[in-house]
Amino acid sequence: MASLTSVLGVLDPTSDRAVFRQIADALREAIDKGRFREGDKLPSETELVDHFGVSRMTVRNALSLLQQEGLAVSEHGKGVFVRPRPPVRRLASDRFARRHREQGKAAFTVEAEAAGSRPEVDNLEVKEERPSPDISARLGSPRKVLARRRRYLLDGRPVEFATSYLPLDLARNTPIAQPNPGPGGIYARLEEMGHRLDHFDEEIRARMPSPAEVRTLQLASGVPVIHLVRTAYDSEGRAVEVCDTVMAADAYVLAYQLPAN
Amino acid sequence: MASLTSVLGVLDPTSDRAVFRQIADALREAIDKGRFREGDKLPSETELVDHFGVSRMTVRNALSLLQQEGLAVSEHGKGVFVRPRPPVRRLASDRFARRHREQGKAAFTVEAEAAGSRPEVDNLEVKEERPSPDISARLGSPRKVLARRRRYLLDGRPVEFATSYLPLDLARNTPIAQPNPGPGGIYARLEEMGHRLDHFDEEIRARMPSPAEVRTLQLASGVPVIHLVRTAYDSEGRAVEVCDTVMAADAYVLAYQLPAN
DNA sequence: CTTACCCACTCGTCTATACGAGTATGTGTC
DNA sequence: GACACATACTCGTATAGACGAGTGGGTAAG
Repeated sequence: MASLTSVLGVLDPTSDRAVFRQIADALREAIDKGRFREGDKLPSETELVDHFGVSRMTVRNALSLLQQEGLAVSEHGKGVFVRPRPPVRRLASDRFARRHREQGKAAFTVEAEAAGSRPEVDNLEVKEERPSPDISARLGSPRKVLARRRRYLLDGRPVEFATSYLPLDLARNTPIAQPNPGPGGIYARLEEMGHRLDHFDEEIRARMPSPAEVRTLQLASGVPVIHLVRTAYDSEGRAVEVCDTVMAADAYVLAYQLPAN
Repeated sequence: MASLTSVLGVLDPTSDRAVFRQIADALREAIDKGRFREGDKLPSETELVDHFGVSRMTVRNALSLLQQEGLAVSEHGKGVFVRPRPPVRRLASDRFARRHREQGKAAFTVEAEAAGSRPEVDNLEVKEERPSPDISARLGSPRKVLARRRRYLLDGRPVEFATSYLPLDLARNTPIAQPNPGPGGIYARLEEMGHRLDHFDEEIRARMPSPAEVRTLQLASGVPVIHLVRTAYDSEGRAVEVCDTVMAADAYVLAYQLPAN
């Protein structure tokens, strides 16, 4: 193995840049240049302490920076590693096209298997609730809603969890209120019930996860979430469903097509 | 002012949860409950040290957690504050409709003024470059491209910076190569030049910013960026422009409309 | 050969201390 | 009143040390 000096260089004592930032810079540059690759173990804290001649807290400060940037992850007892970039799931803009719905299988499953991953859905929960003000407003202020929660995993890794809300008067005592709503999902059922779907509105935000979201999605530090709220409208202009989705940002790329006129 | 105990509670020494996490939990809960509001100053490190009876590093560790979550920002010499949530700019899915282009003013300016903000564009740079492999592939592998860079600010705050790439054979010696391409922007010029725009593809990712992006967008810690890559196609199916945009995630919500069929 | 244990190495948590640098406020001088 | 300055507060950076807890490998016992 090459000496640490050749990989990381040395500190510049004349610089007014904080020492821990210089160390972070050195590591970041080494990663960028491919001297450490995805999944590689970075030098241990002790090695960095010895190499740079600083205290351990200073080294930890530097490593913490890299983790906040999403460049590294630490594993207790093992080391600090260059964060591997997992395969991303691409959500195409035609993903709710009727033709996909009509073939009957759950979109998530079909697509995951096509990509060679093992899909899984868990944490299923279906219950009646009083809607939050935001959800209520989007659905036209129903008194109660049916909430369907679930979490999606690829190869055992949680990537997204979502809650669908439907006005209760529309969903009660229908297959939609069942844990498994049947082939094509709730959109297929809605259409069968006479609510021909017209279009979807989607709102996208990105932010850092709450502690609960970190747990549910098993997020490494330095990984944001994409928060997507989709509203489905039927051909009469009624909002028939709101789907609130939180996705691990490192697992997704969203694709949309916009008309030019 | 109420005693700190009534606002933050006390530590549970029997808990196996790390002390700094308990402190972070207490502060987070107080913020959630509105005991501290946006822009409010949190208790100083010294006050927290005295209140919880721990060392300063432990308190700083807790505050650092809140900053990583995007809940708080520290200001040197002043204190740590609940992060104010700035007004968000909403990007509607019809933002590239021809009718908007035809009225002649820059979309960013019109929209910002309508929202009561002071818009600004700076860091203008127009130059010819060799495209990166990614950009090159999207544009059909031109040897060189025209790159137009600019940064957008609202009320003096940077919110986004973007680079447009156009095949050089298409843009050279046209108004598009001028710093100010004229009313309606480069899309209006492209249409005048016979490239009737057909549609746009957008790809969206979210991630933590690089150090350079933190500087350019003056991002607080705990604020991710939204990375949007838009490709514009003319009616002959040719990719005529790629726009690479990095946005401060706390300043944006993106809206899209999807057809149901 | 397998199992159990020990040990070395990793990162996690916490203490105590020191000095520096940015900010705000008061105070005294002019 | 205006200004310079001292001061006390804030967070930023860094040191040195201690113990805990998770991991993995080697060694000794069975």
